[in-house]
Amino acid sequence: MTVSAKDAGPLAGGPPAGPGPPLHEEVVGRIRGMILAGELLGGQRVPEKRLCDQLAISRTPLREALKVLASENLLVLLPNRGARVAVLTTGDVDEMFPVMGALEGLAGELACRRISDIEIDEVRALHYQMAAHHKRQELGEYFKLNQRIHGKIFEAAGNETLGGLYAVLAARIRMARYQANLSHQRWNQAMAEHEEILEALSGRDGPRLARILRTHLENTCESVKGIIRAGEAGDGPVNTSDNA
Amino acid sequence: MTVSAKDAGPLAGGPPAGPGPPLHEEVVGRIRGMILAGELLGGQRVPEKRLCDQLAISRTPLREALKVLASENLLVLLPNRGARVAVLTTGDVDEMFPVMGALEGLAGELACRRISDIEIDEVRALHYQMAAHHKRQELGEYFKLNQRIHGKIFEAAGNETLGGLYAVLAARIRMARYQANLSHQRWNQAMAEHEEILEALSGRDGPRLARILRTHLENTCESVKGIIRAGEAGDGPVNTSDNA
DNA sequence: TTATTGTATTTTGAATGCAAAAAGTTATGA
DNA sequence: TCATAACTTTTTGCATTCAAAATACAATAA
Repeated sequence: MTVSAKDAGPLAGGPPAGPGPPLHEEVVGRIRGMILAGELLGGQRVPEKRLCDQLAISRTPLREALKVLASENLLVLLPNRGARVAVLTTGDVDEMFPVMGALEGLAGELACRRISDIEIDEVRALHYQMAAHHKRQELGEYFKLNQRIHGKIFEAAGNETLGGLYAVLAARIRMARYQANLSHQRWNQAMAEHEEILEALSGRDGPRLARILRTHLENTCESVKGIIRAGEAGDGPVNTSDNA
Repeated sequence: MTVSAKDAGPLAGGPPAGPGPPLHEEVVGRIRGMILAGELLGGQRVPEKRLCDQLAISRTPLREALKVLASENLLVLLPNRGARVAVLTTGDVDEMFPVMGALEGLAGELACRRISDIEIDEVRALHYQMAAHHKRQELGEYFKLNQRIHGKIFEAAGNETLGGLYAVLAARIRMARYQANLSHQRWNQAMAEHEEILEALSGRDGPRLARILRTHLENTCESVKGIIRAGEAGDGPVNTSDNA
């Protein structure tokens, strides 16, 4: 190695900063971020050397990270021929959404039992921010808030096991974002569904929240599938914005 | 290295046998097996060198495997101080069972929709085998069949995403096996519940199956928790047989 | 031209090497 | 005796090395 990674400080150009968390963990987060940000597109090959150079680390921690990401189904590892970013088919989407429905249903019920008034206010605040972005047609911002709201519900559920599975599945679903785009019609509908989510949560009506979350997901699923189908038929990844 | 791993054939004393699947994958399975078989007990340290020698591999693929197992929550990685087999607390159990309930509920409903007559017969056959082991008080055999029945239900559900999450969570729950032991009373009850599971599946009654599976799990959860509590209060891991 | 074969280059899988951190041990002093 | 300090050994984190596999490329023959 020409320049010691210790000297340079890997993963950034910043100051040395003693290695807090293990490198491979950092790298898992970094690559997952790249995938969810669309910097690495579905189907794309991920040569080790390129990523090593880019992140300024050696192959060892990188490869450890790739194994973990593969176990999360964000990457596919082909023996002797490297890693590829996973591609979602309509079949995958069809599988993932019912599972997400089961997880969200449980999260909704648990959250209604345990959520505090303060937390409800926090969700409400996020909701209105999101509504504002919807009104201004700011899809990216809308989507971020949307994520945070759903995250809050899982947080309020207070079940880390549930939260962990959700995080993995949610990441996988978010990949679809770069294959599918959101229609205006669906967006309006999604926003209306979110109104109901807030109502049910405010009233701590577990069954209702579970039902709405499930419906919300089913609708999202159909929307995503429709657009993936279009993408599959036509040209490559459309890669814009977002889905609700 | 004194003896080339290539010559010896890692992971076995058998013939050369060109490396089919990547080594780290094999190792993940191997170590997971050790944990689920009780060869590695909860809380125990897992020094890399010992496992390397035992499996006749170098540290690189081993460490890749450890990262994956940690992401499945079977191991806990402490920076600079190695890996430990995860320990389940009653709190963990309390979290895991509702999640498993949600997954099994969905699996039950999907299975009732899609299961073939042949598959039902297979489950029935497994069920009667299991009942026989129960009658003969063969706890280990009983448990194996129990696993296969639940596995069949997920298989019949035909949703790989669901199956994947189930596999990870089921493995984690199975770890409790070596901290908790099954009472005769609970065993009889579990067997009765399994009668109902078979009935509901035979009648393709999704809602009923989902309900029974959930009840079955809640009862198992209480049983496991009770015994873990006893173990926590008294001496270390009890390490015997099984739970339903 | 288009296939095909042989060769050089790249990329991957796995082992080894090295420095830092932790754990273990002995020695010293109260 | 017990506690602390100095030192040794072990273990871990990461970089590097080496061989096998795959890929890219070039030359040759049809």
